Amino acid sequence: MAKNVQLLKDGLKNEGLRYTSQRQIVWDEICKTDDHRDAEEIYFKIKTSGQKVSRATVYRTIDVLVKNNLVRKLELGDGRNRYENKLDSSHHDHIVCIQCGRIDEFMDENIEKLQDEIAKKYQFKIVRHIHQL
Amino acid sequence: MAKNVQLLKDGLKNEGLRYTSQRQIVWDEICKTDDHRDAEEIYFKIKTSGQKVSRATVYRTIDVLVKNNLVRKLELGDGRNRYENKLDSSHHDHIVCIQCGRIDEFMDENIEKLQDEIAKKYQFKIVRHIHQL
DNA sequence: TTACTTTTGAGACTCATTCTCATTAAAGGA
DNA sequence: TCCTTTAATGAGAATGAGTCTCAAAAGTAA
Repeated sequence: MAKNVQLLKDGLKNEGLRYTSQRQIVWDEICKTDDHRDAEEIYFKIKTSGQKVSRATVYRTIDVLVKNNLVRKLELGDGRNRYENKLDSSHHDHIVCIQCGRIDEFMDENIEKLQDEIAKKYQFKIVRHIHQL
Repeated sequence: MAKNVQLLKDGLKNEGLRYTSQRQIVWDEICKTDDHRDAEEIYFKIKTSGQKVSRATVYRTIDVLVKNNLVRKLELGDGRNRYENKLDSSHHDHIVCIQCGRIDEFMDENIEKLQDEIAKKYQFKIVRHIHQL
């Protein structure tokens, strides 16, 4: 846990941002599980736990964490972004059931390689990608 | 053009839906280009051409077309869905520039193959997928 | 502690999309 | 062709995720 505090402090300092209790609360909440939750779920979890962080601050903080590489944003195309902590920074893709919403993680070397090739061909740099199967 | 009329009529009949002028207008508009446009663009294009189809009907008709496999829905995760006609039904993926929004199409046999393998492994059936690079 | 600047909270706002419900119009049968 | 039934449409209200505003609160450096 102390490690997570330091990670956040360092990340914020790098960007010239301030360390605040609200940011810590949001980051703690995101670290609590390895689920893929949306901002609203995270907000309500914090709210019902009795801690006070406004909705706007939750959204703003998540953005900060995403920009600082502490959190991964999943854009599944259903109008709600999901977030997961990057504590175990292993790279992976997601496979999503469009019926029940279940999200599994997977990782395939070959797909990664092919992706790089395609990106090169089209002169894109990959900064983000989703496989939605 | 007459071919597109028949395609629509058949598709609707299959689902027990009625053939209406509004649905024809929307389908025609989507067939006019191979662009990846959002519902609002399609709605305004129809509107400024002097034809009268309400926004609700444009949205509803696009859904009908997607369900009937005449139109492909692209969920890019930016809060606006894009649509393209499936007249040339060749399968392809999309590579999207997150800076300028440019969308290119590509197709890679190997990625397709890997995808199928992964889906099998996780007992998913692929009905939809996005590569966002 | 002061002085300065960033962050926060509450709620208004945006924007894409969906819903409501009264009105209109297909489609099949008499 | 004219009815009758039932689906489709239009106009605008409603929704829902996310963003913005701005006054008040709280970090930070000196």
